[in-house]
Amino acid sequence: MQRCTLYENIPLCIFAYKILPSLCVCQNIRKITGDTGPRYRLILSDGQHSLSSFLLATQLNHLPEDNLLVPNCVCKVKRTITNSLSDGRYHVIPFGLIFAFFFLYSRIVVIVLDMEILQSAEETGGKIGNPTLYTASPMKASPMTASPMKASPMKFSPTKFSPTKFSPTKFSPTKFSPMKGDSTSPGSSTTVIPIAHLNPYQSKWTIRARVTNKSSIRTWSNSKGEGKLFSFETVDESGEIKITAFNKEVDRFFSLVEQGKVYYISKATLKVANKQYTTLKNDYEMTLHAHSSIVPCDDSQGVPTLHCDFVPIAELENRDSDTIIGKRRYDVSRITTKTSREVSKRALNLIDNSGKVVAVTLWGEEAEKFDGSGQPVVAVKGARLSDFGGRSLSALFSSTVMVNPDIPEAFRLRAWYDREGYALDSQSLTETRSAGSGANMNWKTLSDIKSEQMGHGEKAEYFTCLATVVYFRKDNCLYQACPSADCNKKVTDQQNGLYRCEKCNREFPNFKYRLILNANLADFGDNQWVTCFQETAEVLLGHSAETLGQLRDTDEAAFDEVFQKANFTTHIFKNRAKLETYNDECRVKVTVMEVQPVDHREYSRRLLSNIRKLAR
DNA sequence: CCCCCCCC
Repeated sequence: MQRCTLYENIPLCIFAYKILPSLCVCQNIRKITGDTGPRYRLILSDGQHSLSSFLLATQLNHLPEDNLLVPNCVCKVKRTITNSLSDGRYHVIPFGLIFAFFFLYSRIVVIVLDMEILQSAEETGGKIGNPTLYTASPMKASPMTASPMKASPMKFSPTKFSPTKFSPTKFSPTKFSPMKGDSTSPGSSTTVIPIAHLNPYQSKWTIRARVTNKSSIRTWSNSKGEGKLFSFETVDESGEIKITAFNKEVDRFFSLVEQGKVYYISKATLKVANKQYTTLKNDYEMTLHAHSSIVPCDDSQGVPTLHCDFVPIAELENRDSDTIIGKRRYDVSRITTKTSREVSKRALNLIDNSGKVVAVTLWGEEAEKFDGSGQPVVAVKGARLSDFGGRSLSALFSSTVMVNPDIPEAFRLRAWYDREGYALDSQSLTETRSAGSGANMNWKTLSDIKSEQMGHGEKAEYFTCLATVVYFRKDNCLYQACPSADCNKKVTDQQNGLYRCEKCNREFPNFKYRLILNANLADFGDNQWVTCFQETAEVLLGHSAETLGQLRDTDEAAFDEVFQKANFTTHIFKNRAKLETYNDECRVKVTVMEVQPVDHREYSRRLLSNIRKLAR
C-alpha cells in the first residue's frame, strides 16, 4: 500500500518555491464594492515577488479606512484562511506556504484575518524593491523540480496544519500584583511611623510598608548551631528596611509575606545593620520574634512600589565598576545553566532607549523561574556592575528584578521597543560570545550560502539563519551506536543478541540510539539541505534519540507523527558550512550546530532586514 | 542566629 501523507508530498513540490514571510510589504490596495459593503484587495510583496490574491477580512476594514494600511507600509500577517477556488473549501495553511498553494491551485484567495502594521509608508520611505508578480511556475530551476512530482490530487486536510506559530506577545504578569481582597486592620493601636524614624530605643511602633524583595527559605549550619531563615525588604515613603525571620517565625510568616504587598508590621527587634551585607539605605535592620505582628493592609495609598533611580544603559559605561546601582531596562533572555557548583544562571540582554545593550546575569532560582517570553520590560534594581566582558551586570540576592512593572517608565520603554527599538542594530556593553541578537551571529539568508560560496575557504564558516523545516529525511535518521560513554560509533547487529563496535573492538549486549538527521530548510529565497546530529536533531524533533528509537520500533504511526509535528516549524539555526569531498565531488556541507527558538519580534526584525536585502 | 551573589 502506498501511503502518502500530506507532509510527505508538500515539501517535494515546494522545494523550488520560497517561503512567504509573514512580514510583507503592502504593495497596493484596492477597494471593491460588493453587495455586502466594501472589501479591500491587497497586493503583498516580500520585496522580490508579489501576489495579488489577498482579501482583507471585513473586520479589518478600518485599517485602510484609517489610512493605516496603505501602499508601501510593512505589515505582519498574523492569521489567514485560504480558499482555493477550485474546490471552494477553506484551508488553514501556514502562511509561508501560500506560494506553493498558489502553484497547486493557481486560483486562490487568501483572506487576511489578522494583521499588524509595523511600519508606516513614511517610515519605509517609499517603495521597497522592484517586486514582480508571482506566477504559478517554478521560481528557479532546481534538481528537485526535475523529479516527476505531480501536484495533483492532494488531499489537504486543514486540521493537520497548525495556524501561525507567531502569536502576539503574551505579557507575563507583573511581579507586583494589585492588592485586593486582603483583610485589613492595624495589628495594634500604636501609631504608624515612617521607616526612617525607627530606632532600637523605641519599641511601641508600627510601620506600614510594601514588601519589595522576598528571599526563599534558606538553612544554615555552623559552629553556633543551625536553623532556617528568610528575609525580605520593605519600603515606605520615608525609606526602606530589611526584615529577617528565623525558624518559628519562618513558619509563621513565610507564606503570609508576599512580594509587592503592603503590611502593618510591629513588635520586632531593631539592630544595627551590617553594611557589608546590605545595600539598603538604613542603619538598622529588623528581626522578627515570637510577639511580632504582620498584618496585611488593603490600603496601599501612598506606599511607593519601589525606589527606582533609573540609569540609561549607555551610562553604565562610565560608572565605577563593582558598585551596586539602580537600573532599568529591557529584554531578551537565554538560559545557560550549571557550572561546577551546579548553579543555574541565566543571562538576559537588556536594551533601553539609549540604544545600548548590556547583559545581566540572574542566578539560581531566579534564573530558573524567569520567564522571558514576549520580551518583557524588566526593571533591575541593585545589580552589581562588573567589568566582565567589557561591562555586565550581576543580580545579587538583594537585587530586585521586576517583570513588566506597572510604572510609566516601563510603558514608555515598551512603546519605544515595539515601535523602533526592536529593529535597532544595538551595540552591547558586554562582549557576547554567543549573543542572542547581536554581534557574532553572522546572519545569512539561504541564498547567501551559494552566492557567497560559503564554506569554500580553508576554514569552516559559521553563520546563522532563520528558516523553516520543509522536509525531514526520516529514513535512516537513527542508528544503533556503541553504548560506551564516549563512543558513538555504529555497531553491527551480530544477530545473536550482541552488537559489535569495531572502534572499541568489543561486543555489547546493548546499544544506544543516535540521530543523524538530514533536513531541508527553506526561507523565502532558497532551500538548503542540512545535517543535524544528536543534540540539534533532538531539539528539532522535540524528543530524545532513545524515545524516537523506541517509537520507531513499537509505534510507527507515533514515530511519523513526531516528524509531522516538527515539519514546518521555524527556528534560528546556527550552522557550520564546510567544503567536503564525496565521491570525488566537492560540495558544501552544512551542519546545524544549534537550534534556537525564534521569538516573533526577532522574526520580524530578521525578515525586515532580509526584505531590504532582497530588494537591493 | 544569616551574610551564599558564583560563570563564561
